[in-house]
Amino acid sequence: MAYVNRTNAESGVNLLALRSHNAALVLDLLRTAGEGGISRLELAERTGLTPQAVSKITARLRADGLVAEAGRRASTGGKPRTVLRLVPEAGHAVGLHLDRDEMTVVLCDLTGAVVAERRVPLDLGAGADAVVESAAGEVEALLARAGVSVLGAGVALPGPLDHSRGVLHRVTGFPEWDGFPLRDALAGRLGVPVVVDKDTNAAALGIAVVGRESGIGKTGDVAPGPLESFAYLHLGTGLGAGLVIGGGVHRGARTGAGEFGHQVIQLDGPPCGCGNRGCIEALCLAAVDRGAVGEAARVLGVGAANLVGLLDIDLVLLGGRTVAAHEEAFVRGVGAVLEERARLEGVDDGAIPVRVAPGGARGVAEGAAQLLLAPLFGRGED
Amino acid sequence: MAYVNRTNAESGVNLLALRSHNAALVLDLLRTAGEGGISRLELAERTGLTPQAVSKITARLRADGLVAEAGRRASTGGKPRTVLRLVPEAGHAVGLHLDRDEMTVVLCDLTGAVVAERRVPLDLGAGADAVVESAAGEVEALLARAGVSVLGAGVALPGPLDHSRGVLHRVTGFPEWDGFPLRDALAGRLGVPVVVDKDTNAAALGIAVVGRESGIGKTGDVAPGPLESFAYLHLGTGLGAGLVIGGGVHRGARTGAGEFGHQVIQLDGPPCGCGNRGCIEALCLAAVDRGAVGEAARVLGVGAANLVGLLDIDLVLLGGRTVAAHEEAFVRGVGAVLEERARLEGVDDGAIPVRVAPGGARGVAEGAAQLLLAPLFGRGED
DNA sequence: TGCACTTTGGCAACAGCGTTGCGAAAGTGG
DNA sequence: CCACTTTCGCAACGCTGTTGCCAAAGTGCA
Repeated sequence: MAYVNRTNAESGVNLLALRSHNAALVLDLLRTAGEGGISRLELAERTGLTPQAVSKITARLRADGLVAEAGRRASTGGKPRTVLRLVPEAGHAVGLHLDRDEMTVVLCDLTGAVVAERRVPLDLGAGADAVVESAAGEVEALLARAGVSVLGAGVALPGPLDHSRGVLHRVTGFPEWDGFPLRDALAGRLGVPVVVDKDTNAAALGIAVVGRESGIGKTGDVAPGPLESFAYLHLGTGLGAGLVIGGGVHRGARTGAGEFGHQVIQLDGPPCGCGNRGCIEALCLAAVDRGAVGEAARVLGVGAANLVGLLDIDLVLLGGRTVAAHEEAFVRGVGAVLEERARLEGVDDGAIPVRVAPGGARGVAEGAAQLLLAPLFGRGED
Repeated sequence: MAYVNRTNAESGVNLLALRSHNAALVLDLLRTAGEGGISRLELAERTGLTPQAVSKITARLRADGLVAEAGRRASTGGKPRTVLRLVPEAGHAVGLHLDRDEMTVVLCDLTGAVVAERRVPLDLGAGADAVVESAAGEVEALLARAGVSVLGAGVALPGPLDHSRGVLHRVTGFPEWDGFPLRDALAGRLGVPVVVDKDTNAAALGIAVVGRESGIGKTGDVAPGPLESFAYLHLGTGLGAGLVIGGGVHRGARTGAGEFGHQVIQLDGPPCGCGNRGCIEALCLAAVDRGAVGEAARVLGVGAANLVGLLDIDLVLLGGRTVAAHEEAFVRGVGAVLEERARLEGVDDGAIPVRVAPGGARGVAEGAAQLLLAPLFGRGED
């Protein structure tokens, strides 16, 4: 269903926008329910709409082929509830992860599940045009084999960029990318809408939407379903963060939020590649280099504790190759710092949990696909 | 106009909610326009609604006494536009600032302007019941003199608390306040709705809504009107922050966001009263104590730069007694750090501006009143 | 087997939202 | 004085979610 465009300050809601919003909300609940499905009455309870309104909305969605009936629940003494389910094949999106040395392309269905995948070596230094051509070729090959058309393609890559305009600022170590209008270049080449974002934001979005993690509600209860707020900290060749606040990725005024690696946590500390001193990234990677993983985890933990204290989020997730190589040490070390901080502040409900991010190596590409899928479920740029 | 309550996950929008939203949006534009007013056609352009819809909405608002016609614009060749204006006297709210040694009570009209004020000494250590009684007495005296009824009272005070439940966690140095249900106690005593928040959040809300500051748009242009995103850093007897993201105060999952003073920026640094080491608050206040204001400003600047990098906000505002005593030194020192950081990161549009927060000593109380006024304009807990 | 009861969910009528078509009102300019 | 422009309200309309009602589809007891 077409989502209503929102220009600058136009936030008046007419009936069309209202319908889109409610339809997206219902679709989101259907998606979250997964294969188990959800009944009309449950949808009514969760949305606050009347059962009759839900019946009308789901009738439209069924007519559009996005939703189907799928069996019935057990009776509770009357007519059993009819279970509704999202039709996964009703839409697809491409997720493209351009890493420094590798390209991952995935094709995801409406539920976000990967239905096709391809991974090939990549040299980001080969130049923008060559990489765009190569990526477009891979995408087209994947689509041809799958035999489907797509809503569009999401692209995730390292380094600061302008999400709203789809223009790269720079890719560290590859100056030839400075200012490259990747979105328009790829959209022109593929002929479908393209959305560009940082790799950390894509990974965070994927986790926020698909949420293989258990959510933690406001009351402190562990609840299933999507996560409301968390930080995804990615430690690989560099250190960055994706922030999810209120169920959506926080990108900030100039879409540059998440500069976590260059948070200064040691005044006049050792110099960092960025020209500053005492950045978390420099301290953390130096500790890893000299084999002091515990110290690296402590440094990362101090940064995480700063972030948690500042934003009051629910959860910290760790990812990236360096974390993957020492999962237990990092989770334990970061967790210890958060527990100590919570103890000092006398927080009643205990420390914020720390876990390894789900998704693994494919998580960024899956999240990139969500850049196009998420808006269908009302999880776009609200 | 009654704003629709939102329970946990019920975010379905029905026609009543739609009407409330659009009415609040129009009211917000009228408030922002101030004494100059705004015409129906301008409202239509700004909201994206049709002129006829705006006419119907404003007709309802006029019937409710919230809006009035106020002259006409110059003609541009046809019938001149009728100017509409918010009626300030159509509603009032109380703002109560409980500081460690002083209580400030203000009565604000719909536009947020202070129409009555009272300031008296206060001893927070006198105990919760005595303070509530004293505060309620001051509020009642103010209301009796002004001869108006109010929408409710907003209360701002230092220290961490639970905004959603209106319960204090603790007030540093006054353990007898631990866990005190201030909202319910005061609401029961006054007989009007009460909302409780941290002093820094209240100050930030006041600035965000009334915005005597010039806003800075996404394009980098300086634009009038409310601010989209900024951090209010308050340096007094302690150090705290109020964060405004997307036009609203960010409180976080447990309404504890803004713990800025205890961000660690010096690993294994000097001990802080909180039990940790290297907190900004400890470093900054120690520097002030030994007369090194420049160093204090640099420390504050490093914290501010961390915050700006993490959240990508538009503006940093400084407030509090310590800042007020050395305004120029702090603005210059913090600004220098931000400029250096922006230069290192190669940000095109230059550094984030740093300014002294408007509002002065009364700012917190005014912001507290906005805890009740802002929801009328759609600036509540969206 | 039959009947009372419970629960689900669609049909139809309805109130209320913003939209569209149109005309009155209120200016400017020749 | 009249043609023209622009604003803005009235009336009809399409569409939203809501309400009242009833058929459908089960359970459970006699």
